[in-house]
Amino acid sequence: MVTTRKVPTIQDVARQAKVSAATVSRVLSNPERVSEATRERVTQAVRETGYTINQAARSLRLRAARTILIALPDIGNPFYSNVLDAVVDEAALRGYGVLVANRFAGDASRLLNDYFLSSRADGLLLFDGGVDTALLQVLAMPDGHVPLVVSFDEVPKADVAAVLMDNLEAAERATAYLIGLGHRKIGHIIGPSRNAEPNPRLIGFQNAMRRAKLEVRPEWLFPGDYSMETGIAAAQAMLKSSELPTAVFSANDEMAIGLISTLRDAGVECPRDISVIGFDDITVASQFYPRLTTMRQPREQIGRLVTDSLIDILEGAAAPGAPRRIILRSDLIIRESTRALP
Amino acid sequence: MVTTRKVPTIQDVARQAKVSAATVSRVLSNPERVSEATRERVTQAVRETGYTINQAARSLRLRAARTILIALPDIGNPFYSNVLDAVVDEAALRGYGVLVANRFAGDASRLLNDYFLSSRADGLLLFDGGVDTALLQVLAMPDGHVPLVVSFDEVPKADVAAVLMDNLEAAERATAYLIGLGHRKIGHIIGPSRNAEPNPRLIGFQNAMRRAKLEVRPEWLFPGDYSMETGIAAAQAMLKSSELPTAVFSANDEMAIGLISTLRDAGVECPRDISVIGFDDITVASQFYPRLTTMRQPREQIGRLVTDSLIDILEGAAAPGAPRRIILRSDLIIRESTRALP
DNA sequence: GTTCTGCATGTAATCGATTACACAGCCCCC
DNA sequence: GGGGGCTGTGTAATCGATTACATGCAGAAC
Repeated sequence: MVTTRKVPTIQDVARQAKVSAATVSRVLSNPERVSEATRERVTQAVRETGYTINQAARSLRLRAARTILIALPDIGNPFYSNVLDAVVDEAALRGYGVLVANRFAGDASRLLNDYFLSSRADGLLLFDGGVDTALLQVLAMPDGHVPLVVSFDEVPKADVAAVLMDNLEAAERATAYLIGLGHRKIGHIIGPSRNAEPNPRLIGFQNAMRRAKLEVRPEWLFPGDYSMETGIAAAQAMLKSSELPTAVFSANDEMAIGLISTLRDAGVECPRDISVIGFDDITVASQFYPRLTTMRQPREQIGRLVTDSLIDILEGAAAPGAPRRIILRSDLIIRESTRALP
Repeated sequence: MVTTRKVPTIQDVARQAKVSAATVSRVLSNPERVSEATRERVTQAVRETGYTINQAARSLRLRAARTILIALPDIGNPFYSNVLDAVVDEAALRGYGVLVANRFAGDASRLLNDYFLSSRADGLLLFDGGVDTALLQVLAMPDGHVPLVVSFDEVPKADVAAVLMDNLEAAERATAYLIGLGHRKIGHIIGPSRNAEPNPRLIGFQNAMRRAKLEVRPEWLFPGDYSMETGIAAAQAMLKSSELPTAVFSANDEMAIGLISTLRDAGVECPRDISVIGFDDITVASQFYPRLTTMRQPREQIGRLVTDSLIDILEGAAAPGAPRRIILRSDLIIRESTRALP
């Protein structure tokens, strides 16, 4: 085996600077409580020894790991991977590491055991995907208590800090945009319904249709799970229906892409024969053919906000009282996949 | 503040089972060294108290965090996010957590300080992106010694375990495929050149051209960094050149997508006017218009292999001797973005 | 009956950093 | 010149799990 050179400890630094370990610790965390001269000797000794703090020892003593856990339904999804990007970046700025859990599918008790009771992580960022409100309650409860910030499609009932999107209202605006273009026959690819909760993008779609006194035809409502595959499946089902809609609102961009490419194989061209609006504005949306009209979600902003909220809570900097809820606005990005009905 | 109920420690379990903490520890890690009866009392006590091991204490004592660090150039890139997905999954199966570092841009010494000298992570998965061979040497050296598995475009000179792709040979095959379709005027969008190292996909392209006695025209060689933006830039540069190539080999799919969509705006249709082959086979490649011909990289397999290799090294299960190198094969996936020259 | 062997369990040291408390030295004031 | 206050530093306990070593006890061997 390789002989690993011993990593220097705080004792080694103390010996080098001819002070006690306590003083070294103070220089590192409360420099103002140490005299100028000593402070300089210690700083010098730290440099000479190449000392780095041992996080395991620090965590044990302080009961804080300076690490957060992010639980995502699917890292492979470009929406989430962009959020993760921002989270990792923001956490690093504030001196925190990020552990990743993927496809945890509602097994909140395992997260609790593996990461929190075992004190590997101090707080949790929880994204959509299989955690129903009951489990959320467990996490937020005093005895399984985990500092927590969520970002969900639905507005969670449990009393937790959250960064949310204006999903319902954005879905209304997306649908209203199609209606404004003259479309009357409009379908919808539904996003996953995690909980018993109503799906806000579906509700928004229905609201806009109702307000315009348009019929929501059940055969033009397609189930989806945010994957391209379900967009493809929606296209196949659509082609079998008695009549095609002239426009479709897809609950995310990936399903819209699957839909458009599959319809094209059957000779149905977007936007010539059918207008499609997506949701998210993932990176490829602007380069797809046709360039996708979509509701943009500020992914990076979401990532930074959830991270800052969580770390504020961890460091006691969050305002006391009711947990903070932030609601962000989605923007309509008009490109080429939608057009006015002739 | 919320009154957090005290998390039970090994002492609490010991008290409950009327044994010493040492015995509880033995039941948990070496059950065969404890008598049947005691073992059962302890197991029962663990269940009753809801005990979970404190990883910070365990890490401190054992000098092992059961955590690995993955350093990626860009999580937002779908190629890497799919690899990350597999890594997180495989690591979880073997009881390891995964910390993420992103866009570390060659700052290997910061990784070393923040994660290894401070014993937050036991091993490192290092992917392409700015770590040049010199820094790699530092990490692999006995005194900065970090258990390490890399996955790079280039074959690293330093003596480290690696999971590599047949980039050079795959680039040759991609180019040869275009040549086989009758193309003579072929351009290339070059991937990022991290190091002083030669870029294997570029070399493969040049080799194939040379073998077919075709000229590599410098004005058809475009610099890129794997982002869609540089694909767009390549298209703009290409449109300014004196003559268009009839085919392009792009070092990845995202740049190919940027290229195709930008050329289309100028009336240059793929594959009618120009054939394009990509690299990676990211998820959207099969749904793009035109569906992308590409060299598929087994992203999930890469993720699982690097993770298993690293954990084998950490647990001393890796065969001694020279570090293991695995080379995986890319497959040509023929779709619609390439066609025979009329 | 004494000594030996081996198994099961307990005792106590250890990993490295933090911090309450103690104390030494200094200045100031009456 | 003695008490009070203040500053700077050291001592030692602590966080929770692991493990070398010690010990106690049962059964075997003589």
